[in-house]
Amino acid sequence: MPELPEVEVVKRGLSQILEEHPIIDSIEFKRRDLREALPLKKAKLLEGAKVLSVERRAKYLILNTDKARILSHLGMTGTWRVAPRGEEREHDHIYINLQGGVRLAYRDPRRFGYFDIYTIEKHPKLERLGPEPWDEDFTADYLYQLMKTRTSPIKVALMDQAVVVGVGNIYASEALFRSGIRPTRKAATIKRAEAVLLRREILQVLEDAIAAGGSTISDFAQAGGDSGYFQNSFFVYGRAGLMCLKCKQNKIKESRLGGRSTFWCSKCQS
DNA sequence: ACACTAACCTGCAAGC
DNA sequence: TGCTTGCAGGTTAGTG
Repeated sequence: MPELPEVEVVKRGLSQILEEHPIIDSIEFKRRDLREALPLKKAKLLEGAKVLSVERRAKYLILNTDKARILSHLGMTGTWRVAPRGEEREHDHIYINLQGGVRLAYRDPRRFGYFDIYTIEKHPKLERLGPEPWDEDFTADYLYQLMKTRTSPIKVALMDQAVVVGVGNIYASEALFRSGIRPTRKAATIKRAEAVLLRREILQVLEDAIAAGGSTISDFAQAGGDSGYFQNSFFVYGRAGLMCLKCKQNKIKESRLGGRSTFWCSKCQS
């Protein structure tokens, strides 16, 4: 579910709630671990803490409080929702009980998500991330030079969070379609002009998706419970065998790259 | 150093 | 109908 746009949408939802209810009463863990152990002992640090801001870095959410920070990653099926105190659903693993009778509930059926509480400036998980798509460092030339060093398919390279953060399996296919670049191309064959186009289309597709509230395939929901609707704007993702919406002459192809389903139009992308 | 695969988990859909 | 298989938005340890 959650690539950069979905995480950004959740961030904005949480931010709004936490402005109204900034004080954490308590944190409850319903189990000991997701993919990794949950910080059971550190929860006490946050009792009575005031949430100062909510940030997104790559696909991670960061809640800054006056006592410690929270780092949250949604994995494949993670969601944060605003719920009344006392409401429990299957696969709820974490509750952040806020003063004022509401709680933030973290639900994650597959438990690929991550949650930690920390007091150092920068969490180790954030160390090896590339630039945000809108960073001034993420230039076409940076992308071009970096791609020249890669032997993997361009789509696999785009999904490498050390190259640029936030692009996952859906938006990699969509950005390459919009750029007219075949996902199977070796990254090193990308021309400078293509890098210019690709950088622009990455930003554009992410912006479009954020504006649409993200993409809801099955699990994703915004913090307030609404679905995103960018899935209605996919050109290629999940459209294998269907007619290309651009050229209207060719069926969308599907193959596997780096173990992930990949979609493209062999007429519109070369 | 880089590139690729398997593994982590649950749920659902397709195929037999 | 019921069982088996494969696949799903991500990340990372292990292997070559």
